[in-house]
Amino acid sequence: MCSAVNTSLPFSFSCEGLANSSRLHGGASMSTTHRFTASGGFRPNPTSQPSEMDLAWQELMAITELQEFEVPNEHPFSTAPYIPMEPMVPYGNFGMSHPLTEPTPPACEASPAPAAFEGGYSEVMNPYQRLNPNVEMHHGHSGGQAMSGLLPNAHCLQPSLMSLLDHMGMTSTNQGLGKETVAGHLADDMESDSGLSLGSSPPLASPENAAHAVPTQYLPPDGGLNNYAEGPCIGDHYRMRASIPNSMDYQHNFSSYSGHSYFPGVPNLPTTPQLQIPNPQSQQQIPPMKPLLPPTLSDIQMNSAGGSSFQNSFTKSRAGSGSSGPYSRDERRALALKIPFPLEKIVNLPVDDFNELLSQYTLNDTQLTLVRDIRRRGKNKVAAQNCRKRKLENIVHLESELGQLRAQREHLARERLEFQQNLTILKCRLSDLYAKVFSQLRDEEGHPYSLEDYSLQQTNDGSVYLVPRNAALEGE
DNA sequence: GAAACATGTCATAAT
DNA sequence: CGATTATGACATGTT
Repeated sequence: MCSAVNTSLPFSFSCEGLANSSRLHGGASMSTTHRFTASGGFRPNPTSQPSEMDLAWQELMAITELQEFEVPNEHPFSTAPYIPMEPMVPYGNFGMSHPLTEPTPPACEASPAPAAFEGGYSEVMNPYQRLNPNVEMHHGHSGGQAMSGLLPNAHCLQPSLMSLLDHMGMTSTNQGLGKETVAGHLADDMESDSGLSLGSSPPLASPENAAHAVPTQYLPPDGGLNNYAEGPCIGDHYRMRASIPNSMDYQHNFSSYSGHSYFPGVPNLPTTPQLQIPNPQSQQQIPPMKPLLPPTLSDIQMNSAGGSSFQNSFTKSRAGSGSSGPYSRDERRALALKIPFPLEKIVNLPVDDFNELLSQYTLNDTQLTLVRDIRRRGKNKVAAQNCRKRKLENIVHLESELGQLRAQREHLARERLEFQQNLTILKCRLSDLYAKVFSQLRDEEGHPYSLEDYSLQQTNDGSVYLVPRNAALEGE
């Protein structure tokens, strides 16, 4: 990079920063011998303001250190994952930790530096373009004027270089946490639907017809189930209430039929909207744990308005949604077949207890088939309810996540803009400081270096050289 | 009457 | 292997 340098002696600025890796070397082209000595061959003009120079140099060194941050990542915004895990330091935190004693010049426009950095910061024109982080960006080109023109408000901010460095260090750290993918995904707004199926299809034979069919229609396809032993275990009829599996969070096991149950002993759950529906059986008050035998469907039918009028009443009183009225299809079927135990038990009892319950009664094949179908449908109904509830909750959760991701994206965008602004300020400041340092340089004969003839270049180790422009061009 | 919605049911796969 | 559960698809009723 500094091929044009044939002489490099560290300056002896009384600057602590100089003791570090950054050293400023007087440099000359191959053909030009500008040898600078540490003792004074190349030192600030003693007639100038030394303290100002020192401070300027301090800031310059700080910025040259900053360049090391930029080197590894040529595309700090386009490729680096960018996850801020904590709020970015506000702008105001960039206050001068090393206040300049200099009369703060208009940071860019007053600087003579542009001649030494011509073209250096053209990439800043578009903050989303490649921000050339290489050291070369500071050398041999002029960017100060462009900078000041591009960023008219940049000079209004005088960030502390050190704090800014800290800040950028933090930001740099935050860049590596893999959020780029999130941002990429955020480009898509995740507008997918719920997946709920509301489609229709050609009508199929409705099983509802079976409800009004004669019991013989329930002949089991397997020719009928086996005989169950007729040993009534009355005491077991209600014992399963406490042992019914309740593994499903959304499950309201007893709501399916309890709200409009044949059996008022079943507690009506408040979640059942059908509670408000007139229930012809609601007047029955049977202690849930008392009866030797649960009221049978036949009993219900006997206690109801009775017979066909009873069925007519409930078939027309299904004011609720769907088939969740006072009497469901299966309830009517069970009623028609005189199933001697409640549907709640049919559905909710564990299989062993269910079989035991069946064993207590002598049921024909039609009844057995219906009971098993009722059990299957009842369980599936609960499963469907749970499934739908889960689906809705997933939708809610995903929407919530989407909102959080959008908020995060906005936050990242703000931080990115802030970072770019800070970077721009830094570059502007760097340009200014370079110009200030450059203006102080004198050769061995005490002559100032012409900004038109020399530029500053820095090596990877932080050393800064004066490089003749023609040599710099040749180096490229 | 159409659309949206809710619920039950079936078929099927998974557990 | 049967019972249970999960879920998509469909049917049906309600708003």
